[in-house]
Amino acid sequence: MFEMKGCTHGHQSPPTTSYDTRQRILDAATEIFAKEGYGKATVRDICQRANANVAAVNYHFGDKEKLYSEVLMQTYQAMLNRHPTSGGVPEGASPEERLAGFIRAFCRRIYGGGPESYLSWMMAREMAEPSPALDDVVQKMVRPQQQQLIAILNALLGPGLPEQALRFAMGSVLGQILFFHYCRPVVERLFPERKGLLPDPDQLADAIAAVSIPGLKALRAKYERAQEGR
Amino acid sequence: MFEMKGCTHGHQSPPTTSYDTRQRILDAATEIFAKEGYGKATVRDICQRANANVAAVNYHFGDKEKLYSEVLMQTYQAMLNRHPTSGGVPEGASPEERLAGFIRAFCRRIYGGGPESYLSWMMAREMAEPSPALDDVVQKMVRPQQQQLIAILNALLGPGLPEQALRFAMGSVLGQILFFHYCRPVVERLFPERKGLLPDPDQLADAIAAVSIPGLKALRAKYERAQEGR
Amino acid sequence: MFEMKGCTHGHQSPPTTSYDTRQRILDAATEIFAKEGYGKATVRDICQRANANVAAVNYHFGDKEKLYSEVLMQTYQAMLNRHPTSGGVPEGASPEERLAGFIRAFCRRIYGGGPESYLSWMMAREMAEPSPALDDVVQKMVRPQQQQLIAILNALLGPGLPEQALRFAMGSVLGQILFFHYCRPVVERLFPERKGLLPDPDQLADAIAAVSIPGLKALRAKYERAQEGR
Amino acid sequence: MFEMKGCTHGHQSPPTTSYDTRQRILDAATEIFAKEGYGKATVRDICQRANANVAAVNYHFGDKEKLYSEVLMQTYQAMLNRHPTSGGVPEGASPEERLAGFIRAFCRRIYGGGPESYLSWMMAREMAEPSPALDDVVQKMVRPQQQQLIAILNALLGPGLPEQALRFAMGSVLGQILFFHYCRPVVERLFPERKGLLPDPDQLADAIAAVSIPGLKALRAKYERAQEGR
DNA sequence: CATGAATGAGCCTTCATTCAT
DNA sequence: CATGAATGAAGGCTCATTCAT
Repeated sequence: MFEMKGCTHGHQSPPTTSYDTRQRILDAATEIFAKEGYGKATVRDICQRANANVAAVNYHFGDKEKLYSEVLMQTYQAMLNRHPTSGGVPEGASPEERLAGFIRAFCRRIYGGGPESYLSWMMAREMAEPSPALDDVVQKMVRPQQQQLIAILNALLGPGLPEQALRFAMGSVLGQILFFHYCRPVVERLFPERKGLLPDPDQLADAIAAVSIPGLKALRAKYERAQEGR
Repeated sequence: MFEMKGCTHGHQSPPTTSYDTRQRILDAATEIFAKEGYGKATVRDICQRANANVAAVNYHFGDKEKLYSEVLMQTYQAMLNRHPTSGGVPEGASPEERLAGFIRAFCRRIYGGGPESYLSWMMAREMAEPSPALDDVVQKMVRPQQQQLIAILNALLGPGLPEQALRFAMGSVLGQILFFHYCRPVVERLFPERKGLLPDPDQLADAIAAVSIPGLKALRAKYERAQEGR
Repeated sequence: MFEMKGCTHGHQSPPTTSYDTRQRILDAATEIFAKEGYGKATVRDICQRANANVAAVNYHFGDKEKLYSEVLMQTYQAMLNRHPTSGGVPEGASPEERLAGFIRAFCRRIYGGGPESYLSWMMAREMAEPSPALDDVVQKMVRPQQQQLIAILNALLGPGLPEQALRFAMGSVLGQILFFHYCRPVVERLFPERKGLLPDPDQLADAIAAVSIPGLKALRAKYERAQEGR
Repeated sequence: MFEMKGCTHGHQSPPTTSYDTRQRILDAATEIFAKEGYGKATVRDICQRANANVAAVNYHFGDKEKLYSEVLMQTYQAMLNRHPTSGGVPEGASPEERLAGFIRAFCRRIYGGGPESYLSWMMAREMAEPSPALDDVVQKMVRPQQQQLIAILNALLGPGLPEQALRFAMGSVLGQILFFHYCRPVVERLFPERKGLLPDPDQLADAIAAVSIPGLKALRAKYERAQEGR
């Protein structure tokens, strides 16, 4: 699925030959954790699908929980490798272009299909019931992207914005991107004719950019007026 | 907590004295389902907190799942009673005002604290792992609100918009509203200094309206240009 | 086997009708814990022998360990009820008679056969690997007997003896009593022709008394000489 | 720790370089078996402490049980080498002196601290739960000492004593010696202020000799009176 | 009507041991 | 020769549910 070099993440890290079983378990676990969630997933199912013994999880990862942590971290890492945050837009481009690129990259991760969907589901479950693994994921994986978004928004809106406004702006962009993913169960029930269909990532990204760029500028103007008015 | 008349949902409604026990179980279950999630919540814990027998859940509701359904429906109903969708804006007001009212009402439901937070948590879990109860909730509770939002958006943006654009617009508004709730675990870890703090509902609503009204108009303009260009 | 009234010892104490199963488990557990030891005994075996479900232990006692504690305490209590420490010697009797009575009662407990042997085995295992239950057993069950022995020894040897000498005297009596029980595995292998035979309790008691009464008086004399000599 | 030549007990003795590993395992096993007991000790822990592979126990000793047997035999042998039974008293000395020497040697073994304590703990566990290794230990190690004690007692008490009386006499001496070791868990709980303290070996030995020598003579007198009376 | 008791399926984990390299 | 990987059998425990009273 993706490279494993140097990704032993705790435990005693069996070095070489066990590569097979260990990786098979990791792959099976990714599927099952994504589909069933941490609580409902059983190590028995995982090992069965991986053609491994029940005790193999314990041997290679020490624990169901440690296995889950490794699955989550690796899956996130693999996704980042595939979809750089920039969205292919050069660093010197205008803030508007960079924001559009960020949005497009994010939408493609989530709505582009492919094995990244496993990650999306796992993260959605983390939102409902955070696991100990989330701390690491946020600090190592999410924070860099968030800082990049903040940088873009600063460039777009100017430096004078209060922190709260910046947080709101960040939430505005991310909320629009994530909605159709996190609320899919509701959306599917509201539009049963589109059940199983995901929004087209690029069209969605365009729409979000079209809303956000003028919308956020309007937000900035509102804050400026508020400050003057004081 | 709220009315029970005629809400027995199928199972045989124990008539008189057990009213107490039944309601106590319902209240306890609301708390525990919201806090632990359906899977991790145990009927023992619920019954213990309700000062009821272990078998009481099965006796009164037939099933852990049926109990959950009833909890979810009732909690949702209670929330709707408290927070009408209109947000207090009269029907004859301008589309802009009505949208702002809708957003404000929604934000207050979610970020206003109080017992509605139970519902918010349960719905968040439903997104990660939909239960059979979700079908009913969406059809009976969510759909009317969605239709109201669609009506407002139609009034705001004009009737010519393609369905897809309307869906994106709807998602834009709702995504911005929901982000800080559904992604709270990440947000709390990104801004640990604000841990436990919710965004102020009215300030957030103002910001979202400030972004959405001009932003969505820009989105409409974009679609119009696209249609002309064809 | 013995009364249970008011002996619920923690946990939620199922009150009345479950008397059957609960007691069956207790009896089965006594046998198996005595025969196999706490570690090797399995709740599955216990429940099977008690014709009860595997979960019954958890339901009635909460835990394998709590079950063990209760078994140990009850068995000890039952033994004390059967064999009062005095050995039938009236309180006003001479110290020599009272010591002989104490020794005889103790020997009968241990070497008299009958269901008390379960306790003896369990206590022997506690010596090799004390369980959390031992604290209670010692404080509530053993200490009163020890104090009675100390009182007898004080009466026999006079009050002037240093504490250390008193402890040695106590150990002398008890060690002689317990030897053939605690070292049975070795004794049986040294005298295979007597395998399975226990020493006759009364003969052993007479011998111990015959050694101890003059022996301890000699010990006192030695301590007196030592103190004078200083 | 001590010699190994010719002590391989059946299993194929790995010849040269593995000597280190084998001995390291033996040492580690001694500690862990003494501390945890046979049942709770795990080969993983033993191998880890010995810096050896998990499979090393099976490779070098064939079995967890065979490893234990070897540990027990070697530890016992090492103890005997350090503490000859005579206690330093010449063979020609009086029976009283020889008995006192025997008692003193035994007490020093048990209460003298040092690595012999490992053996003491293992033997105590053997009493509670004899292992197959005990047969050999008794025949090869314990019996010679017992015979020496019997010889001393015969010399002290005269040859006319019935076997039963001799056994009681033997038990009297050994029981007094062993009590504070085998019942340490109870003694520690009865005298918590002395927790962790062992009786001084020489003082204890003096006290036991002071009790036993006159006491056993009194026992002989009693038996003589009984025989005359018949 | 409501309860305490009982059930059995199933979960994660641990352990001694064996296998293939 | 020695090792890391893999095995399968249990073991304790939890849980939703059902059954007699």
